[in-house]
Amino acid sequence: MATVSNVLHRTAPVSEETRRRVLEAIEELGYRQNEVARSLKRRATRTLGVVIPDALNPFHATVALQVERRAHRDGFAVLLAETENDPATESAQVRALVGRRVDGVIFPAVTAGSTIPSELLDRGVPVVVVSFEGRDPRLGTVHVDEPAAMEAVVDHLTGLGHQRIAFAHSGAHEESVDSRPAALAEALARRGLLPVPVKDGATAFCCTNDVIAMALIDRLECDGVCVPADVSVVGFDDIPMAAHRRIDLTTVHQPAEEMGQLAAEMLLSAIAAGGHAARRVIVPTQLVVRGSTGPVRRGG
Amino acid sequence: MATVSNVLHRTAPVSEETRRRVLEAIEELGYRQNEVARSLKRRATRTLGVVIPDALNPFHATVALQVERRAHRDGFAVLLAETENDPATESAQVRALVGRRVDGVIFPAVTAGSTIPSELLDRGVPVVVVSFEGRDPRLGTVHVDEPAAMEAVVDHLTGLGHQRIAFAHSGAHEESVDSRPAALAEALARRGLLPVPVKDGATAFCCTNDVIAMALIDRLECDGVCVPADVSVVGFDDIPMAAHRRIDLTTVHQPAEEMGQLAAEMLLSAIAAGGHAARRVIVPTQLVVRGSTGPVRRGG
DNA sequence: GCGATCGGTTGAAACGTTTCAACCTCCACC
DNA sequence: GGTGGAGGTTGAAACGTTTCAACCGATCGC
Repeated sequence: MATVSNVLHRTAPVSEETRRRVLEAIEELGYRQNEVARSLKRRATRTLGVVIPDALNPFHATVALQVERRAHRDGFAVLLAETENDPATESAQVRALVGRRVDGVIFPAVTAGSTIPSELLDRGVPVVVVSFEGRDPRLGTVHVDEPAAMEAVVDHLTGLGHQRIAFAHSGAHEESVDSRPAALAEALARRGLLPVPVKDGATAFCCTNDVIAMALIDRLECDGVCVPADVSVVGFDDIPMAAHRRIDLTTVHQPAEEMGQLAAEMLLSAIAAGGHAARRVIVPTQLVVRGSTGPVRRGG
Repeated sequence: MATVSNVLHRTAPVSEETRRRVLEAIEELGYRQNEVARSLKRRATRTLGVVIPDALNPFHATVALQVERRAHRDGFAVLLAETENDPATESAQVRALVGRRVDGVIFPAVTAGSTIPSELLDRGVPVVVVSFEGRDPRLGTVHVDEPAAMEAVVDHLTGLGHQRIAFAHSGAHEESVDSRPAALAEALARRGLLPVPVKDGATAFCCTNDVIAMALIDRLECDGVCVPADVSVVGFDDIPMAAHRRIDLTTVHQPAEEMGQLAAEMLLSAIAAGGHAARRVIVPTQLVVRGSTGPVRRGG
């Protein structure tokens, strides 16, 4: 019945009497709109895809969470797709999202060298990527100024006397984190320094993210190396655990909540406007100095 | 065209020649099946809902992750719904899932006293809940033996000489965690003990989960109370961080991965069979003794 | 008092699939 | 040589909405 569509969406005036009767019937029958029929007709699913490499990383989880909240407020649902940091899985997941006709997609991170976003963009699906800079101009991006962040990190470390600084990778191939070693190297170069290999007597480690940093601290201390007495460690993200007294990790704060919300907002307004989210937003980071960094050890 | 449906789903024989031509055309046009039309016709969406109170809790995140992986293997997608531990939001989210006609729903936890699952069950949607025991017989459940776990905890603590044991709640109203204080009280009662209020000179704390336990340790140590020298703390879940040397949390291990996979499997097979997932599975826990518990302090 | 407008209601087409029945051709069988 | 399938193809109905156009009666401006 056309009338019930009208009462549900206020798309045309309907008399008070009819409205009441319709609502009554709905209540009585336990009727629930069939969103899939609606989606088919409207050619819009009010669904966002979130393609996440690893939901266990609190930074990614936070972004996903915020996206979900923001989306929910606008009546959008969120389809969660895990890639396990594997390009083949990522590709399969994106294909599945296309098949399900999501209205937009957010990538909190992307496997290295991925061409996935343009595949979506070509199909007219707006895409926002978080925490790295995409190349496609149709891409919306929310990211931080990594060179500036690394500059601050190096500033802090050299101020403590460190000269032998290494970058600690994760094994995963996320494009986002892959730009960090380069940013570090540049910041070092500006002071005439070179990054040292991990196993080569570094006195300080820059890590790809906080999870890696904590794992590193754990491993170092298992080997009897003290942090920060023997070596300093700095993370990236500032996940809640980093502030714990026992961890007390010096790290680069990324405003994960804001980034997630912002990404969702960009995507939703692009969808509403029927175009791409071609905007680049850079959010500020802040170096949070805690107890995992300290002055370089004499003769270290 | 009916034929292309046949070539895509092998639902009827089709000649090699036609098959080739169809696949060629699909490739050429970049055709992607419209899953929403398919869902409408089939009256099945191949979509699972995961209703999660708080994606930042690693236990929940892990369960959700495993469900996603398992579901993906069977061509199912996962709709993520966050409840923020708020019954109203939970209810809204469930309504949204019903509207989207998910084929099944998993609750890694539920707000206290929720009647949501039966609302779904009445509509014929199979539901599996994780980590607590539901009352509705149509509900599938995957949970641990909390009384036994608490028994082990109390055993451990009393073995160390603790008599004044308190339970540390989270503020959240998850039904799952709400059964733990009772389980603790029972285990204590069996030894003629009563739980003591938190602020009343307890020498050991049982926490609702590891996140709370870590926060508690943090707060205690800010106040100059040493763990485990002054008080002992035990968690629940055994999230990865609990094993970190600097945290070193004694806790009850729940096999989160297995629980997530199991829940997904139960749900998927119920969907395939067209019925409810009316099975109850209890998975074993294990007390992992680490450094956050120690002998009670003389005169403590 | 007549056409235009407005509030309200309704039938029907369309969205992109699946599936059923119909059909067509060819072959084997008795 | 008709009968009965099997292999293969196709038209059309259905899934549950939205939306457009049509319609109907009443009010309004002139």
